[in-house]
Amino acid sequence: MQSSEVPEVVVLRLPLYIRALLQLQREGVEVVSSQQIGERLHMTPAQIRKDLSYFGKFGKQGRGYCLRVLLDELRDILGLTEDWAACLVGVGRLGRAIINYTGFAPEGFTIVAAFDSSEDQVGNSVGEFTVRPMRELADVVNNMGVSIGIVAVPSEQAQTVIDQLVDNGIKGILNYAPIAPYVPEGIVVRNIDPVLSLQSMTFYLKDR
Amino acid sequence: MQSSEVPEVVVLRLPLYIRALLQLQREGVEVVSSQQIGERLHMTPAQIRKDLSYFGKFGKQGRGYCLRVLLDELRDILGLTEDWAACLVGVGRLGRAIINYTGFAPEGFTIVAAFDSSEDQVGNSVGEFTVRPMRELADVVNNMGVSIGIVAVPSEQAQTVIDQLVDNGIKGILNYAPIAPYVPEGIVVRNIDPVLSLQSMTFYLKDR
DNA sequence: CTTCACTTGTTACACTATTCACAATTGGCG
DNA sequence: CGCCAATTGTGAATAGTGTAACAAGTGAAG
Repeated sequence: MQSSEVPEVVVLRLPLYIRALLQLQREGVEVVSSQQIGERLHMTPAQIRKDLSYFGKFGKQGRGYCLRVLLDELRDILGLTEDWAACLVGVGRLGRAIINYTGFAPEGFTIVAAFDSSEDQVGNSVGEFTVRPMRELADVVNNMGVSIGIVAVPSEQAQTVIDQLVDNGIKGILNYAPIAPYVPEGIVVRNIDPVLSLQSMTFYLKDR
Repeated sequence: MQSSEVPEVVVLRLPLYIRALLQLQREGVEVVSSQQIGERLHMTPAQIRKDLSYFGKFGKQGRGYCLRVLLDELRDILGLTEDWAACLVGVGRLGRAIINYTGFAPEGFTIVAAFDSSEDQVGNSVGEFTVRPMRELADVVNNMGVSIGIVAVPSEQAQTVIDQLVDNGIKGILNYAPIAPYVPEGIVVRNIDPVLSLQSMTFYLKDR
């Protein structure tokens, strides 16, 4: 179960499997086949079985997987049995929308503090938070067990903010700024960039 | 220059190249090498040259690429010389945040109408828009040249909304709902799903 | 005019990812 | 109990992606 041996594409798909299983669970399904999961996600059953095989044997031949067991296993593999604390940097329009987003908490991701690098914002109230100055980052990381930083600052400041987060012990970054961030080995970055998505989409839309 | 022969991964990277070029342009660079672009994006120069070679020869040996020319070529390849009209479906919290997001317009993506499937929302004002009922979709698609639909409805309604969009002639979908949408051949989907990103991130954060 | 440092476009290769195909089981049914 | 349809886990085959390496060409300097 060594991270380094599991291809990243596989890890990226595991949350999808969890989603599909939750959906099936709500429908009352208790035993599920790779075929059924594949239908939900528009993937081949073979890929699902292959992916799961990196982590162990969870199914029964001729029968499929016990939904509950597989769900628990996947959650455990991904570390989703524990709760994760995140801090937000940047309380502009985007940052505020992220704070008010209700999709994180039910999945075990909680924003516990909001920062901004502009002194103008520091001290202001945003949602239930009082905006803190960047210099309090170390405090928050150490005392509130924060391991994820959510970056919602303008692109010019994004790399600097990311450097600060990393220097203060943040291990994972969810970056909403439209840049290609540099991070040292061992730090995980995920970029959320709808413009990039649209720009690659139009390639397929033009000329018709 | 046939779409079908260019790998999708390559298309997905082209917008990154545009980003890097714009950045370099702002710094006054006029001639650029694959090396330089690679440094900005943390990619190998070979990959960039290989990607570009799917579309033609844009550089000069010994010298590099004329930034202006390469930028124009890339924009042309991706269809970013024209403006794109999009409609939003779902004016809840997330939908409102998307309407107020200022990052789309400068890149040539304009939201021209807002819909909601709930009658409660229809007629309300959101930003500069009056929320329309879904039955007006066809009108808007045909009369306003809309080819992109942005989906920001609860996950239970997302597939239905996507089906409606497709039935009414929408060719590309930017989906913010946490589902794996089904679309017929020829329709392009891009999913924006921060929770999925976080859930795959924690695999690398746990156990340390 | 020659040399040299540089950089492209491309071919060959190495690596990664997906799909196929099948032996091994499973559990239900007659 | 024995058969059958279903389904897993996996090794082998195929397909796809990324990297390395180099011939060919460029322009600047002397």
